Amino acid sequence: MRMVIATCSVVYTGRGDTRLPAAVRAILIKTDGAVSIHSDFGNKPLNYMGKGSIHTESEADGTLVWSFDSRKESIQIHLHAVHSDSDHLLSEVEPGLVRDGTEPQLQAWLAEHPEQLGPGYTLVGREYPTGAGPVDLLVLDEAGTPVAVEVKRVAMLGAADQVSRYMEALRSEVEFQHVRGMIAALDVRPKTRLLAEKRNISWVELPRTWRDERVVTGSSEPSLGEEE
Amino acid sequence: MRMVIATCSVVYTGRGDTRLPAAVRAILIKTDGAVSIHSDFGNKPLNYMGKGSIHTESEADGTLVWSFDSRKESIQIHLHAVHSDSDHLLSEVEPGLVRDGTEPQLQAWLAEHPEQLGPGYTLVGREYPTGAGPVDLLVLDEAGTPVAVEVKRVAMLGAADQVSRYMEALRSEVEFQHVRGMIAALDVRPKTRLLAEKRNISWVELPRTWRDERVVTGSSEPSLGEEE
DNA sequence: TGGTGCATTTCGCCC
DNA sequence: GGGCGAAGTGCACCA
Repeated sequence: MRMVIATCSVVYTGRGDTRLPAAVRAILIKTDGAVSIHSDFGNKPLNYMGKGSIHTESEADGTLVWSFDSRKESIQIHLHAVHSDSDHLLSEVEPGLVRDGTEPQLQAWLAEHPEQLGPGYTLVGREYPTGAGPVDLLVLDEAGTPVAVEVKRVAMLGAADQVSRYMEALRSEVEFQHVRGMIAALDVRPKTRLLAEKRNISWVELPRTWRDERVVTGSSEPSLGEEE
Repeated sequence: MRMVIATCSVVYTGRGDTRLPAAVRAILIKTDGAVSIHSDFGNKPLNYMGKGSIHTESEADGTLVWSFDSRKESIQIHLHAVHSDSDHLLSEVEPGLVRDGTEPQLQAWLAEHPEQLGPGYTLVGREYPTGAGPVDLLVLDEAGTPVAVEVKRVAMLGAADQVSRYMEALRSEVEFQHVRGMIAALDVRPKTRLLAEKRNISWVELPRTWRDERVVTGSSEPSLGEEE
């Protein structure tokens, strides 16, 4: 990875257009062609370019200009003054981040414990296909009525919309004429609760301790399969 | 901004939980307390922490450990070996990125040119309040029927959902009993078109040249006010 | 390669 | 400070 500290101004054209007035910033150039320009504030780079960009060098008005171009985008960095330029050897193989507590894991846990959604609930399927894309979980309530469940860590308005969309698609099939909708999340936001209730979508907040419970319940059912 | 090149492993706890096996990476520490850990690939840091974190140093099993803690999150970086450690003075005042072609600008342009939505269309309001949040534009069609318009650069399924939500809220008011819905975007994705049509939401694709036309139209109407 | 949805999304705006 | 929505979102996954 190469890092250049420079007084620079930037012009970007692509999905949108941006320009960045001159200031001293850090430019990171990675081996895969990813480029990012950082100020001394915040996590997000001011300008950036995805991996696979092609680096060319030119000059305009006596100023060094670096261009990074990809299929549909292009960025030009005007280097008014270079204060530092260094190369650093990072690992060529990145082990990668291991996440825990993700939505897919929450979904898997619920698939094994559908009773968390309501007493007597049973699983029909995960990522169950509908005409509007796969719904996270399809379950049956205690009365045997199908319920389309959207799983989220934090449920906001869009979650209710997704449920509505899946219900809308499923209702055109005979066996799902009376499908209900449900949001299952660790955190269901207030406005989302209101919207859900107005649309007759039920919601449950799951215990924050679900990952601990996953272990506890797992130990009481010794023959469970491997988890994601 | 401080940059440390180090063989490090990381543990993060907060909104989720992650761990990162040991490898050589670049650690950026900014003056506002933002921290990010980069591999040599891609733009997104593997681990990160927002501004305002508090940095403390300790030791575990003879290894240097840096902790960065904020209100609800915490990250620990185990520095197995430090290969480089440098400080760089970046601009204390960042001029900031200037964007062009954003959604608010597109919205402003449409507000001045409602005929782009259809012949005879007139503007009622921008960010017009509904019980489900403000709708981008409220206009009247040539027959005087109100139309709730969601403006997007790229319209995907969520855009249709937003329109549905606003219509749902507006219809409970007498004067908007028969409000229609509309998506106005530079790019309306195929599945979004289908969903919109199924829900009786109309859609228009706006000319990619709208920013040029903004200039052209402006020159033919010399007394227009300042734009955003 | 394009479509769709998650993300420790980040960030900004408004309440 | 919390809620909500845009983003040049990035990114993985899947058709």
